[in-house]
Amino acid sequence: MSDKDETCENGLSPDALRATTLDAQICFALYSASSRMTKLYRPLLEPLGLTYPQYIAMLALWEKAPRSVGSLKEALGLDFGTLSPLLKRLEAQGLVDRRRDPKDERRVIVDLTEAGRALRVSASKVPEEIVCRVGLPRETMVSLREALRQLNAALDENGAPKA
Amino acid sequence: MSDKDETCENGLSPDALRATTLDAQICFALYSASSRMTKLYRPLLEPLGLTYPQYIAMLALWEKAPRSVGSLKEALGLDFGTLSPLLKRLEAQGLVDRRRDPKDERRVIVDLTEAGRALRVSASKVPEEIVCRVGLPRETMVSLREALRQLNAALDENGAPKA
DNA sequence: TTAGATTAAATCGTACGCGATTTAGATAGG
DNA sequence: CCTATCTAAATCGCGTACGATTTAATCTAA
Repeated sequence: MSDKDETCENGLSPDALRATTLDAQICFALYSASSRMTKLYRPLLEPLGLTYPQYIAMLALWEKAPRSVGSLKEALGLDFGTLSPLLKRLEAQGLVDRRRDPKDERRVIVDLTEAGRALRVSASKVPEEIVCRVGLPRETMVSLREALRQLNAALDENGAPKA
Repeated sequence: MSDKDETCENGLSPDALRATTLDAQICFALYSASSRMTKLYRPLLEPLGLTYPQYIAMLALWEKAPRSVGSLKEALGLDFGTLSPLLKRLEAQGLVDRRRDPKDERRVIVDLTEAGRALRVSASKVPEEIVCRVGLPRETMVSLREALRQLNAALDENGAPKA
């Protein structure tokens, strides 16, 4: 545990006390913004037959395939308990296939099918449409990204190890 | 549809094209940060017998009770389909009670029980502990809140109406 | 007033999301 | 070897999440 933990136990500074509400605001704003962004994706992803988690799994696979389920778990921060059925659905849709790694039979290797690779073309129109629908100026987007990057980095280091 | 929609249909500016990756980064960072924050709350809320969505429902009730299910729906941005069973679980735990509004029998009024009000005391320690565990300096938290506020405002106005 | 529309909430079906357990394959130490 | 441990993934149970449908109550206009 870092030295920051020490200042937690005892008396809160006025700043920390004021931060109490701040925290609630941030956490709820985060929770709210995240689920609303997911809702914004829904109508764009539905024609592709994908949910948002399935979409980010496909993004990871378009980036690099074949790859193991564990590698997707690390990349997406999702549990095996979430990924296993999700990948099974993608397989049922004919977008990926799954097979045991002959080198290590514990591993499962996920790869894109021809249909999975083909889907990338229609999916490529999604992000620009999202940026457009959000309608925020570029500087705002950049500073949001920066703030989120710092938060995720802090979560890496402190409380929330890995995924 | 606002006038911003027009600029979407036709040619993308270089900025918009560059924003494509930015969007993916922001959406995933948002998604990731939100679920990791929820994980950060989990060990603190477990002793209280609450999940994170149950916790924000209690926060809303500590703020104002009694109130209708619809009022919670608006405040939390959650669906009736999510809230109904969630509130039923809070009722089963003896933290709230639910009854029909005599003035309008369609409405259901949720109110805190004595146990529900009492829980506020132990819950009050949670936010400061979260701020501590995240370990970000106050200015970073403030700019994050500001960026999220702008995003949520944009989602109110554009794509994501209400909840 | 009464049929039709609107509204509040519940219910249903499907898909996450994750902790805990299980299964099966790899690895290490004796 | 052979057992103990570790690891990758699947499975299970419970609790969100939400679109779609249903139910019941209110409102509205002819």
